[in-house]
Amino acid sequence: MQSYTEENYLKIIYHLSEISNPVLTNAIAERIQTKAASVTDMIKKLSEKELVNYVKYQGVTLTEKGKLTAINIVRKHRLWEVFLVDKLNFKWDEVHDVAEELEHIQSNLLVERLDEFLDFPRVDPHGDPIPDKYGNFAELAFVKLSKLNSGDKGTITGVSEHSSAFLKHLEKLGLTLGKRIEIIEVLEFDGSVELLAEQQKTNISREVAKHILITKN
Amino acid sequence: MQSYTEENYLKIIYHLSEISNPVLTNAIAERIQTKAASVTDMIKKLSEKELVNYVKYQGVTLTEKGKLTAINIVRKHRLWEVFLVDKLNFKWDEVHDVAEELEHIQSNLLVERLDEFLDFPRVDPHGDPIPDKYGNFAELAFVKLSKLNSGDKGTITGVSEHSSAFLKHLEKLGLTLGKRIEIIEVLEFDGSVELLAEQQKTNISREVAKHILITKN
DNA sequence: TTTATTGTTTAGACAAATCTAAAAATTTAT
DNA sequence: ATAAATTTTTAGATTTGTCTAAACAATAAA
Repeated sequence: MQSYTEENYLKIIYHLSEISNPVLTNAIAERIQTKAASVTDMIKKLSEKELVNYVKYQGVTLTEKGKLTAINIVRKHRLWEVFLVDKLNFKWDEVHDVAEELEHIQSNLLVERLDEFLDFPRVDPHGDPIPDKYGNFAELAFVKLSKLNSGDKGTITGVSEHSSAFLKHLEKLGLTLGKRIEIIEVLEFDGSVELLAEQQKTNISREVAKHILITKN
Repeated sequence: MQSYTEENYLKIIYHLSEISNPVLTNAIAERIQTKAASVTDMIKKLSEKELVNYVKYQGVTLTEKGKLTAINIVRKHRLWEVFLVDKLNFKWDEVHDVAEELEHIQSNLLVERLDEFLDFPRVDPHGDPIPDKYGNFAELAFVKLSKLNSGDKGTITGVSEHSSAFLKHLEKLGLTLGKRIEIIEVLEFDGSVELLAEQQKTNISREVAKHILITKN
């Protein structure tokens, strides 16, 4: 059993692993809002518990055990987000902080019953996939535009944000359902995306890219 | 804002206050599964925060501020219990430990939306009343079974003891929520109660009777 | 009304998670 | 390749909540 804090470290390391592996101390420190020295301390502890592999000055990677633990927390986080939006009428941008707390509740029965109650959702309100209880992610027909790299091509098949302000913005950019797009470049410094839609070059912010769902083809 | 631990102390002090006021150090120590010295430490801290009034060797009482905080935790605990039973099909003796964790989630929006989602329940699955967001309890018309006399009739509307051992015992006796009962006799020498529940004659100890709540009708 | 018993508090220590400041390793630039 | 800049780690201190052992207060018994 891990402490609340240990769980948070594992979750952050899991998310950062998708960007760069191994994960560097400073990257964790920044994300978890703490000092590098504190991160080093915690990494040592997680390493002793065999939840991460740690090489001094190189960074950390999750062990199989650590990865399963992290995925389980992600699962709980996303299920609770679905609950908050679908059942309690939260907006998608109001759920994060509360889910951040709820993800640490310890009860397998609770998680499985919640999953059932929500009718086994495959994605959370932001379009992120929800792993099953064994830690497996279902293959999804779509991926967030923000996950694509230069050269990738696809079709807009959905959005994960339904405010009329956002939809009007997309319409103005010509990024509507069914449109084919191609990524030109993902800008390093702000994560904004340069793309081609109907011979038209457009730049969209990372925030916008996060809420456009693409079917690669 | 109080820590998880401080919240637990306030809640326990609130519950113990209903039995004896002021609440003694040892009583808290026993309930919270810790040592008297630790309780003294925490009481001092709560006293500095003006959540309790503390007189050395005499015990503690909650201040108005402390009482409101405690009642809010009780409110959340009981609302979550309703959620677990009504929506996730937990049994009434499975909910306590999970609710014990959920009661510490910090979000007023969450609590109010949950209350609404559950259709503003007045009592939890054990029959305990749920205070409103201002800390007020609705008047409920129940009395301890141990206060009844022969010939009295009523309906089981709650319990005031939530250990799963006790709840299982009641289930075995067929004395579950909603059952109608009639007192046959209260035995002089040990205070045990002979009663009729669904044509079935049963004898329960005074201790058990003390923890069953009855609506006379 | 001393003595014994029980209950409570103090003193000092410990583990978890954090911090600051300084040292060490690594990377980048000259 | 050596110096400079950056990143990471160590060392030592701090805070929160806990503990044990000893001292102190209150209550009950002789």
